[in-house]
Amino acid sequence: MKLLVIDGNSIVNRAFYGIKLLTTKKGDYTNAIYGFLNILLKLQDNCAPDAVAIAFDVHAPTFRHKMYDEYKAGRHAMPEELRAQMPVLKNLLSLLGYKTVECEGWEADDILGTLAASCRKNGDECFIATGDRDSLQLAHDGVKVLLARTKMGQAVTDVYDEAAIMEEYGITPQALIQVKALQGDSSDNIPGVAGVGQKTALDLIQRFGSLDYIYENLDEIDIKKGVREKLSNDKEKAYLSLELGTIRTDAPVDTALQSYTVNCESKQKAVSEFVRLELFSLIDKFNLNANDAVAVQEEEPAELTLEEAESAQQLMALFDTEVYVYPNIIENEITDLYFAFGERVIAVRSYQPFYKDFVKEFLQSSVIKYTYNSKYLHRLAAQLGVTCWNVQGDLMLSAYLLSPSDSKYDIEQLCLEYGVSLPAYQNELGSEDKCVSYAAVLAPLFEKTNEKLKEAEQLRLLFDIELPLARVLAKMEVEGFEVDRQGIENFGTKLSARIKELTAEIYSLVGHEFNINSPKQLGVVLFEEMMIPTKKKTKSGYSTKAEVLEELAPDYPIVSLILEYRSLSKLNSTYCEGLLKVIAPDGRIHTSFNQVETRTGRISSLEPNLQNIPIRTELGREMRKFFVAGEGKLLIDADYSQIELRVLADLADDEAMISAFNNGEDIHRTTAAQVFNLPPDMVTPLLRSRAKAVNFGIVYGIGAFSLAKDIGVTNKEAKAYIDGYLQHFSGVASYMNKMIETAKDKGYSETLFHRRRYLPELASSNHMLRAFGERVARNMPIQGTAADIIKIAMVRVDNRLEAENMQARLILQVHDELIVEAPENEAERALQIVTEEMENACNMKVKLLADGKIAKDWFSAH
DNA sequence: TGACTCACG
DNA sequence: ACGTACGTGAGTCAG
Repeated sequence: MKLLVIDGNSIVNRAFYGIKLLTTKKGDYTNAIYGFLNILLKLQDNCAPDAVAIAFDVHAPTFRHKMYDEYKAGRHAMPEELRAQMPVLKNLLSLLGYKTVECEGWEADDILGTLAASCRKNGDECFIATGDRDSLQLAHDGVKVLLARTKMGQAVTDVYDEAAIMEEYGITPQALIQVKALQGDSSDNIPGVAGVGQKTALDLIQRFGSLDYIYENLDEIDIKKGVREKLSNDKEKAYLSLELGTIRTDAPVDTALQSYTVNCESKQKAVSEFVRLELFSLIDKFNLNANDAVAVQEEEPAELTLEEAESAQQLMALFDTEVYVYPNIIENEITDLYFAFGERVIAVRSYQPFYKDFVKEFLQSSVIKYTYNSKYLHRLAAQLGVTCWNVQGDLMLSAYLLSPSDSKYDIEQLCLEYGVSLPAYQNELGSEDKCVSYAAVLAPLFEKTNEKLKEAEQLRLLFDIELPLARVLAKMEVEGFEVDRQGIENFGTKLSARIKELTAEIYSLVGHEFNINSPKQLGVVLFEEMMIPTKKKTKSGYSTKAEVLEELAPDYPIVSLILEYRSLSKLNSTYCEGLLKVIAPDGRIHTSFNQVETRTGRISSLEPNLQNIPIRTELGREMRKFFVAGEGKLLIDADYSQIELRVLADLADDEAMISAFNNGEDIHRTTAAQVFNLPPDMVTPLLRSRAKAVNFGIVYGIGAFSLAKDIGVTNKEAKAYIDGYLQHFSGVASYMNKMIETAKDKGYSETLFHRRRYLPELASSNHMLRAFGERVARNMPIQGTAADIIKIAMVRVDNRLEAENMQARLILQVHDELIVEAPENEAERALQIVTEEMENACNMKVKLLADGKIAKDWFSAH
């Protein structure tokens, strides 16, 4: 048999750019559809196949938005005019009886490769039609590549078999992969060897055949010194490129040729579609009869009501290229989806029998989704084992970026804020339903927020950071973190036993029972009954916090007991009991990440909070032994070294600090040397730790009083430290002043990526409030930029793991730390990916450093 | 529900 | 004269 395999994306691109924009009277674009179908007919004429398979990518247009395209001049993204035609074309192909092949996580390339390989195995003949030269590597006995290209403005098709490639390149088709591995390809993100271009790469492979041969004999072979050096420097990249550039032949697609025979069973519908698209000439060319159209034209699905909808397919027929969808979320799960089609809103509910089928199809479809709280759509997809594509708007994220200090972002509030009137809506069943109204106002709200985001230069923040991050967070939540339940239970039992002992001792010292957990009762016991001198008071009584008690501990044994009791009961109730309560049936803990909580741009973790698991005390740290990798897996833990100080050095453009970091100096030691005016090797541990506190203080918007309290020196000394610091790091000093001025001027401070925080406090007449505003103005750009950077790293790590088809998954972020869980055999690679993406997430004057470790549990990996 | 305390970066 | 470092979430008590 003879199979024609078409690289759908590549051919449709040629069609789109080769033909001027055609539209129907209604304004729908049709040029790519028209061009594609003409090319398809021509290909069939040329090679007379028995079967035709049309392969498409399913990843390219994800997370792109038309606003985003505008801002990036749409270089890589698919233009909106083409994107809109894709679903229409695919639908038409299926009406015409063609089978399209898409495979999540696999490129169209890989599908071509898989089908070609299968033909070779079975002795079938295969033609591959594409516009992409990379596919030439597939040419083989019985496999010919039909390469479409444009020559002097004319579309021509060159036929490549093995001999033709030999003639043109002087090497076999398979060796082309080796050339590309050396040469690289920036448009495919294949690094190659730096400094080696096509000429050198081709020459090397013509002479030596393969990377393996070249690297095994690197010292002996006859090449220029410079080339040898370049090859030696980038060996790893070359092999990675080889892997990335090799078209795979094991995509999980149907390889039975019978599946791809063309038979048009819905001629009427096909004709109607051609009529609708005003592509009349194609009706004849596909041997269809124009009269067939009449019968089905009446069948307009647009009036379908919910009661009539009985299947996923029927519902899917309602969708055009984009839709506004409001998910109703109850108890952390989507219960209903409300779709707004212009004036109409349709609710699809989780109890409807076809819900799952429909949701699966909808999420995976090319329909562009504008939504609210997209994380839940992604979670739903992850739970169903599919990917939710084409989410191009999340009103909650937009609203957060525009005003991160708000406590919530519900639709009613947004309507008030942006002057959109919320209609009283009735749903399909005639009852009142708030969500119907919410879905209906998504479109006007997006219009307002998009405009504002553009003004604030926050489009990149939205489309490159927050929107893709929502999907990453969803996957992390669904993935969860495995814990050792038995271990936690045992630890809790030990703690309880000791707590019981302590309780008894405390009661006997006091002489009666009382509630040690009550600060009020404890205050009375300590400071009235036992006459311990009080150091500090709170609004409602005596302060009993650890800081106060620690001062008293050396003189009063009972205070030490209280401190121990406190720390143990915190561990027991918050961590042992708290965590045991939230272990899911799969033995893992699934936290929720809140992406719209913090004023600085950090994410927070709740139910449970996995971002505050103990580490600072030896005993508390034990908790981390119970956070483990699953069976056969390992944890990869990587954390940024001093990210906030490095960000500060960069933002402040402080030469001394930048060079300290770039020379690999111990920053706290260097700071100490500067502040105390000593040579670095004279810095004692005490002085270093004081300098460390100064560094922290600087980031937080320091005051001498607090620094003095923190490190136990006099107010005067603390002030001298700060002055010394600012004198030596003069860039930081002037930056801090400038930050406050700019913030006062503009009313907000912002990060490197234009994340804003509005600071009305700066205009306050209250001294305290104003001082607070000034500290925040200094801190937010630092903390916020660091938050932006790790978010970028997360998105990229996730992308890399997907692109390399790995099983490794991000499972946790703790502000400057990422944790990945990976099968044992992937751990080293995952570590490399994580540290690489963390360090390269942002190009600054100061290098970013990430330290990573691999272990079975969190205690050992950190 | 707010205040207090304490776990993390 | 004022009060005293940035950002979070959770458990507990007591009104």
